[in-house]
Amino acid sequence: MMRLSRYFLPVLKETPSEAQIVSHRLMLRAGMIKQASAGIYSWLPLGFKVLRKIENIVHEEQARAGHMPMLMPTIQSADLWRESGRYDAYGAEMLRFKDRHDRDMLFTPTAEELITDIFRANVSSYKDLPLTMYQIQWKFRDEIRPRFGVMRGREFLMKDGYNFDLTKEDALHAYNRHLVTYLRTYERMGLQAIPMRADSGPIGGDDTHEFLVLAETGESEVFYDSAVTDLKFGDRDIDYDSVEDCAAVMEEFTTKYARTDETHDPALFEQVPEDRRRIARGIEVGQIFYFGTKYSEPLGAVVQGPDGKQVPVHMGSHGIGVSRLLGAIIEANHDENGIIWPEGVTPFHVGIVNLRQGDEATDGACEALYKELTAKGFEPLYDDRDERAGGKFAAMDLIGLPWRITVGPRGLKNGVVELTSRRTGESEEMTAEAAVARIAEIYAGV
RNA sequence: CGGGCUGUAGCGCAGCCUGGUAGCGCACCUGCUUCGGGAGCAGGGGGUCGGAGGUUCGAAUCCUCUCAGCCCGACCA
Repeated sequence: MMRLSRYFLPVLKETPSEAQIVSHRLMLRAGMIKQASAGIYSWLPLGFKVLRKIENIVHEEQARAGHMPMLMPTIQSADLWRESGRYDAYGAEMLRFKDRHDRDMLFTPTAEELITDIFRANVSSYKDLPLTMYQIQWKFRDEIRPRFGVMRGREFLMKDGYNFDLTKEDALHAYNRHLVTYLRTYERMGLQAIPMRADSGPIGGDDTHEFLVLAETGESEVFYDSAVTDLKFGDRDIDYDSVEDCAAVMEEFTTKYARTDETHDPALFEQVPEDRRRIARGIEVGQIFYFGTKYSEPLGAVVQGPDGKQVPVHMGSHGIGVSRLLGAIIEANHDENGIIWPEGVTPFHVGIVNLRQGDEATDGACEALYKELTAKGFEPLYDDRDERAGGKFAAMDLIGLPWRITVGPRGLKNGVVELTSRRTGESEEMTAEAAVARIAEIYAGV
């Protein structure tokens, strides 16, 4: 039973001075993270819970498309990186060190080399293609100046996936398929992430889209046709193996103008009707790449085709900034009192506030409510602390559970509790049974 | 890496200029009262003043070095 009196939730009334932007402040105040050193954070229970929720959504959507989860090490030998030529190309952002045998090692910023090495050692026939594997693993990029909490840390949790295909056409289908999985993934987290044509940076390649969440605190300047914000993926049933289906989604979501400052083309932007032109800022929460044979050629990742010839495979990679998503979600979902979690990622489905701790009636009603909710598969957080009402409400608002059931002696006399929406602040009195039913109804579609 | 700034209790800060052995608010502990939006009173615990060296009878305070963190810029998921 998750009682707040037993939960490790070090909420702060005052904002630590190091935090500048709202998501960072709220994550610190809500006891979700604690900085260990610049750009490196410990994840306390509440923050870790949300991190896991986000990971789960990513896993579920990848599974839906038939992509296989795996795990590669955080520490790699420099050898493979020398083979691809990126050991020198990557620069100071890559954390390098030596082991006791004086071998050059590094903390991986991404894993194209390693996955390609796995591939080349084990796959030699076109019959084993297509193949898409991914991992959710910690990465390290030694940013010159980390800031904004988990939005731009040095250590960050990232989903990175890699597809191997026989032809460019197949690889482009994989690219489109990933776009579909990403659209679904972000929507389930309560985010609108707009795919925008972007720059490929050190990963390289020809085709790449970044997914951006609009927010004033975003690091990228973005230019788009406001019509893209009307696009919703929703609940469509997609056949991920269908080239046409995936291509149609790609077409629908990437035809209208939407670019980051790196690829912005003022002349093209001019062609967007003036009243729909938008210039804003965005947080990058993911990126997909098609880079052909950029890694397969130097690393010798080849397969034998039906014609007996050896050909390098066509590849792409795809990333989701899992830990940074916490920041992005909060940037897009908060008010002056704290976080407002979307139902899809909330650490607890509902908070139970006991207004008269120690009172037989309220204690009993809260316990019963807790049992009922748990039996129906929900995770409630029961604030059973011996605190005054104000303190309990403030804590609930801060940590942002989307729904709160308030149990007080006054209401119980009339046989009711109060169900409150964190987002709208609207409250409704109803019986405990009705409140449980409402919660079930709310989460049925999540 | 250039420029600016800050390190004093878990958090937010004062004290430093003008050296005399550390203080406030929140949080925490005890008791009483209170109890539907961060209560009141009384009592209490907690600090190598980032670190090292120096000046001095005496250093949180002055000097030197050093470490860490924050902000702006260039860079970046």
